[in-house]
Amino acid sequence: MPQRIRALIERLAKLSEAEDWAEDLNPAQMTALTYLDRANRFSRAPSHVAAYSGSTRGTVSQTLRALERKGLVTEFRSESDRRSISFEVTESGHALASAQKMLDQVLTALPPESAAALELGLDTVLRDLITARGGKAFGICRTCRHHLKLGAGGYCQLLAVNLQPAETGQICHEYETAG
Amino acid sequence: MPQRIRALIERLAKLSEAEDWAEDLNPAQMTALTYLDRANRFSRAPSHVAAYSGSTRGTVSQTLRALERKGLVTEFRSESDRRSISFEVTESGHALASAQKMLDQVLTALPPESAAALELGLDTVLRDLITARGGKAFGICRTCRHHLKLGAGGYCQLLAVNLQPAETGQICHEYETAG
DNA sequence: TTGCAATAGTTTCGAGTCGCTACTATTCTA
DNA sequence: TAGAATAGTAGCGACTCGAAACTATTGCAA
Repeated sequence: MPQRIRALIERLAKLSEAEDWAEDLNPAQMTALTYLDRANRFSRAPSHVAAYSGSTRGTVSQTLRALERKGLVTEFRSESDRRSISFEVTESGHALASAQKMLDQVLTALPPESAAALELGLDTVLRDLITARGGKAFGICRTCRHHLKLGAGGYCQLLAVNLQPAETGQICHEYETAG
Repeated sequence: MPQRIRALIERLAKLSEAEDWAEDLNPAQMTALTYLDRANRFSRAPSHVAAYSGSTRGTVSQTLRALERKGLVTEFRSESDRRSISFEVTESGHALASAQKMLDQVLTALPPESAAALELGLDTVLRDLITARGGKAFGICRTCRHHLKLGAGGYCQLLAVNLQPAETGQICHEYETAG
């Protein structure tokens, strides 16, 4: 049973990634782009992309350069730490990242409760797997243990910054489960 | 919501495939090996592996040669059609194919009803996606429209052959949904 | 303060993958 | 029986990925 589920996951992923080529992006580039599109401003450095995608800084460096060449992301060097770089997704990058794929259509056609169950199940499995391997989880800001609700927006106790409402729904590399 | 589910699937697959390297196999080789390990005797040709894994015959040819070099599969040329080749998984190949991965452990730890829901959901999504793309589904023999129950084993109306009990639980490349 | 370690990112290189095209061999078909 | 179709292989070229070495910057500790 678990092996069948694993086979299903791997096959689905492969089929889904096969579509990336249609956009002139390889799967690694598409993963980086969609990640950057959903990550908050503290989580858009090459090393964060590397940690998220389970790759290395060197490889990600090439991937991001390709995305920049194609005008999908823009590089911003930090003022405070001149070693670090943050990437912004451009308008055309955002359009590509949020383009609907065939898998999305199929998922949308699913009964809502099935889709919800699927998402919950997969999310649980992913977090368990990451915990077992000792990696970073990369969760949604507002569900993090360091998050405080503050009016419409929020406050991060770890980074000691105020958060815009929209930011609290983005991915953060510092995420830790509330439990 | 669908995009999040897709991201979960792709991330899980990548994490899972990262483990393949530990066995000295790349993901493509592992996919081919586990497929061959679960496929019935009519479904173990290079072209079947190619269709299953969404690759090409040429690429799969290389993959299978690598598996044979490592002693995980053995080649058998057909008597009836001298163009075709069928691959058998060796004992060590079977051991590798059925080795438990971390993802399997995590899945096993899941409440049974959650696991069942997950499998059902993923299976539905995969079949829908394959249908939308016009590919072959590759399902379990005994649930196929051409399958007839016959005593302990079965009978395939398409290939006109009797089936051993164990065979009816294997993957067939001729599979078609009963509905 | 100064020097060493740690961190962020890049570059280069080599092994390996993948798909495409062209090819052989065999079987089907009209 | 000739030509089309099918099964598989070979070789090439583009590309990917990760490892190791490198630069630049920052943190830390004596």
